[in-house]
This record gives sequence, structure tokens and C-alpha cells, in this order.
Amino acid sequence: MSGKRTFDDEKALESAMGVFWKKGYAGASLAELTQSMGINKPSMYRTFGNKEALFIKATQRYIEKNAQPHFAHLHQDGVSLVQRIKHYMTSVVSEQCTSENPKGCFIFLCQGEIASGDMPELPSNLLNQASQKIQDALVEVFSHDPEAIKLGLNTRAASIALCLATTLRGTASMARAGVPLSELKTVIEHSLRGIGLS
Amino acid sequence: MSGKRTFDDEKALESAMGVFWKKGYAGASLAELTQSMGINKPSMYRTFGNKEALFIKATQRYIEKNAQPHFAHLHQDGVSLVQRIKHYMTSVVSEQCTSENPKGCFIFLCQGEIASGDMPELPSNLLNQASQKIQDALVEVFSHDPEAIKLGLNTRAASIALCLATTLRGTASMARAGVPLSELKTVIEHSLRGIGLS
DNA sequence: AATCAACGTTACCGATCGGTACAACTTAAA
DNA sequence: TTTAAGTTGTACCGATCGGTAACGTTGATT
Repeated sequence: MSGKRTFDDEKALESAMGVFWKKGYAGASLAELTQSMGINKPSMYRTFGNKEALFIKATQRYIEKNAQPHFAHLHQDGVSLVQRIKHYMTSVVSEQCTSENPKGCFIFLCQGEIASGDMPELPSNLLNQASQKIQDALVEVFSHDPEAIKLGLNTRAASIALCLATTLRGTASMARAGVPLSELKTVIEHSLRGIGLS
Repeated sequence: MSGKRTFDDEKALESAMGVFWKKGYAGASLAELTQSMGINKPSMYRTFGNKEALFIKATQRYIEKNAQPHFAHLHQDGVSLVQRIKHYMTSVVSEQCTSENPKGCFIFLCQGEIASGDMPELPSNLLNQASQKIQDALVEVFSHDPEAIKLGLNTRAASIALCLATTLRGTASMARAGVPLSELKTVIEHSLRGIGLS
């Protein structure tokens, strides 16, 4: 049996994240979660608290390891604004489509559950904040980037950011429905065209 | 108590549709469904069969009464192509945002559950077909409409239809997250711009 | 060597899940 | 008026939900 932990907290959390990503918060059962994590229920409760706490930690992990890294494309030196935006969008949509993970976006999927009324308050706030960060990051770029200012995009930064964020929600939904990356890339092209880029 | 049915099938089905629209398929419990329908479980099972059959009927009702009517805007006589598309998109997004119904789109929401693996086959097929109809209707317009052909949009009808369908999925997700109609209207404008219209 | 905290396993808790058997009752037809 | 079909309400079914108590085992500390 044991006396020292026989599993890796980080690996277990990653597995739990995968289950939530595939099934959502309410749809992920403790049985499936613990089975995927390779541990049993008492170990899970000792290590993470309860389902809600586990979900919060899984969400934070997703934000840190799967969502935030894409933002780097927005501030890459020596790359034009258009290319930076395109790289960012393509990077996000690529992850929405990869077969290594469940299709779609963890945040958008679970945020859709909030309107059901079955999502506790703390996870709800975390998901809302996370989705808001996307628009905030885009607003920041379009407001302060010299190239964006030269193009006059700073005067409607919020509107443009909303458009791109909406596109990313749409591609996430499409990816979850099985639409391949190749088709969604053309959606990105048209989306950039719509806001006056490319 | 009775011998003749004491409730209206159509009203009950509409109530059930509202619950599925808010909670999704798996998230809608028989208790909440029957309570909203104003009947008890045996009456529901006798009238509609089971939860899956009820969901199928509710989905068909949504398609017929809430989704199909928007298509009329696409074929309105004496209206320019741009305006027809814009009217269609605005009509759909308006319904996604109205406070009379749950926010978002019934089809897109429930289709997202398919990837969880918990959605039976018949409802899955119905939802996939319904979402495909949107793109089909748009492809049809961009392929055969004289104005579209004159603009050369017929050569990339599928791509354009995918863009607009993606936008509608994005706005549905945004609406469910609480973004108001006024902001999403500007998203429609930019989206039309991206495909070469307006 | 003795102690104790942490671990894994099992078995269980009350609540809720989708679904149903059954009895009481009402209506229409015979 | 009797009968048969149809409807409602209650009470229940086995399964699963999130969560936990209890027990035996293990390893580090003293």
C-alpha cells in the first residue's frame, strides 16, 4: 500500500483538467475524474479539497499552461501588427483543434455552464475573469501599439477586440463540432480583414 | 382526478424546450423538466416517451419555431444581398440576446455536449444536421444569388458561409456570457466587412 | 524499537438521477 | 349502469451523484 504519496499532484491535476475540458464542470463525475487521475476519491479529497476546488485548480492550470502562452505572440519584437495578431489567433485556434486535447476551449465551454445556474460562484468568477483577459490583452495592443495608432485602430480598440474574441469563441465552437484547423484558418483571415487588417 | 388530459402538449413542449435551452441535455433533470411543464413524470413518459424523445421533439420545435424563421430574411424580395445577410445575422443575434429566452443558441449549446460522449446518437445527428443547415442556407445564397455571382462570391461560397456561421457561434457564446445585443451588432458589421460585403 | 502522520482501499452515507408499477379517479362508449 | 380506456398522483426501483468514516499499511521521526 503506501505511506508516501504514490502519485504526482501535477500529473493528476493535468488529467483532471482534461476531463473537465471534455465534459465540463457538472458533466465530469468524481468517478471519471479520479479514474483518469489514477487515484481514488479519498486521495483526491485530501489533496485537492473537493470537486469545486479541484476544478478551480484545473482552471488555473489551464489558464497558465494553455491560455497565457498564446499572448506572447501579441508582443513579439520585430513582427508587424498584422502578423502578431494573426500568429496569436492561429496559435489559439490550433490548440482548439489539436487531437492531443479535447476539441474547443476549456474556458468558453465551462463559461457556458454558468448560465445554467449550476456553477458555484468562485469558479464562475474565475472563468469570467479568464475570458475577459483575452479582450483586455487585445484592447491593450490596439490602444497602445504605434502601428495600431497609425492605422487609427486605437479609437475603436474595444470594438475590434470584441470582434476577435467573438471569432475565437466561434472557432472554439466549430472545433468542438469537428471542423478541422485548415478550414478555420480561412476564418481567421476573413476576421482580420473585417477589422481593417490584412 | 381526471380522464381527459389536463395540459396542453404544445405548451408543455415549449416549457421543456426552455429548460433544455438553459441547462443543456444532460443538465436538465426530469424533476425540473416536469415541474416547468406543469405535469408529473408518468404523464411526461406517456406523452413523449422518455427524456431523449422529449429532447428530440423540443429540438425539432426549436428548429421550426426559433431557427428556420430567420432564413426568410435571406430570400426577401427587393432587398440587396448585403441587407439580406445583415438582416438575417441581426435577426439571429437578436434572438440570442433577448431576455424572453435563455441567452445563446439551443443548437450550438447542445451540440457542444456531443463531444462529451454523453449525448445519444439520434439527438446528436439531429443537432449536427440543424447546425449544418445554417451553412447550407448561406452557401445556397452565395452560390446562386445573381448579386453574389456578380461580386464573385460564388467561387468561395463555402468559405464565406463558414465565416458567417462561425460568427453566429461566437455571438451565441458571447450572448450567453452576458454581452448585450448593441455590442454584438458591431461584430456583425465587421464580420460582413471581412467577407467583402458592406 | 516505538510512535505517529500520511497514504490507499473498501464500504458506506443521504440525495438525486432516469424510469416505472400501481392504485384512485374520470370520462366516453356500450 | 356497467365497462373499458385513459389520466393523475404517489410511491418506489436500481444506479449514480458528491462526499466521508474507518481500517490496515507504510515510512519517517524520535
